[in-house]
Amino acid sequence: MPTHYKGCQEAERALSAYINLIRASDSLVSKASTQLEQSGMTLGQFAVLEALHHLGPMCQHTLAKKLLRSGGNITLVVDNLEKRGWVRRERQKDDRRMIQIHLTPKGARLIAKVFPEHAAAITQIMKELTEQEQGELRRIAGKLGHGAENFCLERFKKEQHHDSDPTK
Amino acid sequence: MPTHYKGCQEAERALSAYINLIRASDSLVSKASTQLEQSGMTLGQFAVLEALHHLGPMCQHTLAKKLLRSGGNITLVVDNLEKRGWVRRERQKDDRRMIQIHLTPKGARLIAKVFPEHAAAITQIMKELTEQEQGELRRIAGKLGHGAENFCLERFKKEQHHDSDPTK
DNA sequence: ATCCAATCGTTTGAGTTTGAATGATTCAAG
DNA sequence: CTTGAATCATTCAAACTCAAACGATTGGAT
Repeated sequence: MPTHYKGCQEAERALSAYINLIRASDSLVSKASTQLEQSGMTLGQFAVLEALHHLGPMCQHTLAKKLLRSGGNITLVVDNLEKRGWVRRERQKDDRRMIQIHLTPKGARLIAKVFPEHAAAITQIMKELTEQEQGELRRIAGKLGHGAENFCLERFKKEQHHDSDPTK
Repeated sequence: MPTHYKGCQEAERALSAYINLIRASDSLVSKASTQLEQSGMTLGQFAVLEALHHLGPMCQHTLAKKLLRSGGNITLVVDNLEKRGWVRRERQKDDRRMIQIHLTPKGARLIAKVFPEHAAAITQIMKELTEQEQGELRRIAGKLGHGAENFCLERFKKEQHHDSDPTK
């Protein structure tokens, strides 16, 4: 009965994939953070600005869900973005529990400039993989991140494909 | 000249893969941490114990390189492991700059128990993917993490395949 | 109308991580 | 032997993150 041997192979395959996945992710996050530093911006700050840029104003709770961060974390990141004058808080009138986060004109200009640069950097890094590999990685990692939708990209695609006056 | 359109497709593919990779990694790390909690152990602590378990005693600098963490971080993690009596520091005689980290018997028993449990949990989680997908993920993520070797697994394989007296 | 549970944002405390500064030790060049 | 560069561990401050506790607000049930 070769169950033990099979179990070994199975664990070995799973653990190798697991470890390589995490190391690749760490490596990419590190590179992405470094790249963003020169814009004077944190990865977390970038994520918030990018979500607002591509999806429009939204409340902090929505941001937390979309970015898979805790509520307390979003509060802090938005605090810092507000101090720098890149976003503003606006209490909703119909439900005063919520606070809509809006890009300021300054913040909008910034993310409009930084996003393409960052996207280009990521694209460049991913050139280590072939087109097919990128597609496979997207599919397989998507399966693992399961519920995780493409959040920021839905809009990005549209925006790019008919390139496209930004006035609504 | 369709370069612009091609550029869009290219960026879209790269960014999708990038985002899904990071989300999958976050999701897995989160699950792994939760699973380890019940052993009263941090993911960082587990990583150190596991490295010592499979690779033998080593100095902190080596640990830092293998685990892709800063030296200061390793100092802290080893401090905590030492407080719990799972490892001990031993100054090297030939080069007194280095400090070898050894598992204590207590620590060795612990990791010998926890590692298989953790490996089984990871294996279970990875069952969301087929064998082929796990293999592909391993290969592709390995390409991205580039220099990142399999560190902990080299020994693990041997140990499992001839199951195996641990003496020498 | 009033109470209760749910939702949302904030605050706080603890843990992790990094990078820079520091001190000890080693090694090689003079 | 002495000097100076390099290596290793430790310490410290700063930043990020989460979970839990809290206060404010809302909406539904009685």
